[in-house]
Amino acid sequence: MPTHYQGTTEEILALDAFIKLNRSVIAVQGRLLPALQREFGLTESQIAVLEALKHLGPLQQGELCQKILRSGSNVTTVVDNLERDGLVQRSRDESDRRIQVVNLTEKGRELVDRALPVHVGRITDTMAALEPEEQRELGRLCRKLGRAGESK
Amino acid sequence: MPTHYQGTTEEILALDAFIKLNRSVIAVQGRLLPALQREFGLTESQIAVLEALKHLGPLQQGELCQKILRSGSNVTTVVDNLERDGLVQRSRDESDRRIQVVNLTEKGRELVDRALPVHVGRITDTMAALEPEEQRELGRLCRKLGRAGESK
DNA sequence: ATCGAATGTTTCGATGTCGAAATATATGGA
DNA sequence: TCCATATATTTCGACATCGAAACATTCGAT
Repeated sequence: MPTHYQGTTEEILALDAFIKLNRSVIAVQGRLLPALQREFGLTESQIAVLEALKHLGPLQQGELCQKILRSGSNVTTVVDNLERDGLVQRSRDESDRRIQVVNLTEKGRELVDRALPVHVGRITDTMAALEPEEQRELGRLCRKLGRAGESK
Repeated sequence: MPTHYQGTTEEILALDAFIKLNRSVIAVQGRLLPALQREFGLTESQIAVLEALKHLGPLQQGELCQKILRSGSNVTTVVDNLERDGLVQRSRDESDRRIQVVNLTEKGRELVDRALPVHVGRITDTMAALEPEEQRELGRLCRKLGRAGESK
């Protein structure tokens, strides 16, 4: 699994870490998402929205963008599909009619209450490949990397 | 940026690391991919294919699946678009006509030769948020995590 | 009070992504 | 030789994803 790329030592080190970072996410999600789809009919984005609503209550779509780190147009699509499936409900904010407030339906709440513990259990099992101290260190490094150039 | 999820200590630790891992990839790619698209008109999958062909020579589509970690149907789509843009060329293997061999065109080689150094430079800059020793450790942890349950 | 700028959302067109089914070809055994 | 099975790719339908443009609404300055 070498890098193949001819470059400086610095570039090879960076590229190697970058590739392993990306592959680890693909590998981990590849183990989680098919099960989530099969058992609960949910995609990654869908459970992210449902989880945010469960823990934070009704949210504006713009707030959902922040939470799930996706574009506005994407949130429109994901919420469209959740609404079609009866898991969430949109309502216009009365004091500012530009705003769509998204909330869980009873069906949505029931589903996320069932799915989330199972999903978190699988995440925990997967992450258990690393010792607790390694998980902490991975978290620290990822946080540092993600934060860098955040203000841009 | 806490987890909100109510669970065991083990679950909270795992979920926290998992979330930071995912977010770091989104953040890093969010800095790299718009520039790649703007300057060279390439997506992540497209440059992954071009890079594999540059370093490994002509490949069967099935081999490309392995290299870029995507499904067969996805590789068909990505190669379709690259072929339409004149960057790669397909040819049937004469001894086994099921196989499509994909190769760079001159235009494709010229583009990847131009784009790759710039892209790798940006990756290097981004990863420079971590010290060299931290990059090595991140690589080690991601590799360990990605490898777990690999055989399955 | 009005109008232009700002803000929140949707639409549109393109690409990526998957799994299942369909298609094309090859291979091995009867 | 012929056919069942295996392998490589494509097709299909669904969802995700983005950025730009359109749309709706609010807000501020005049």
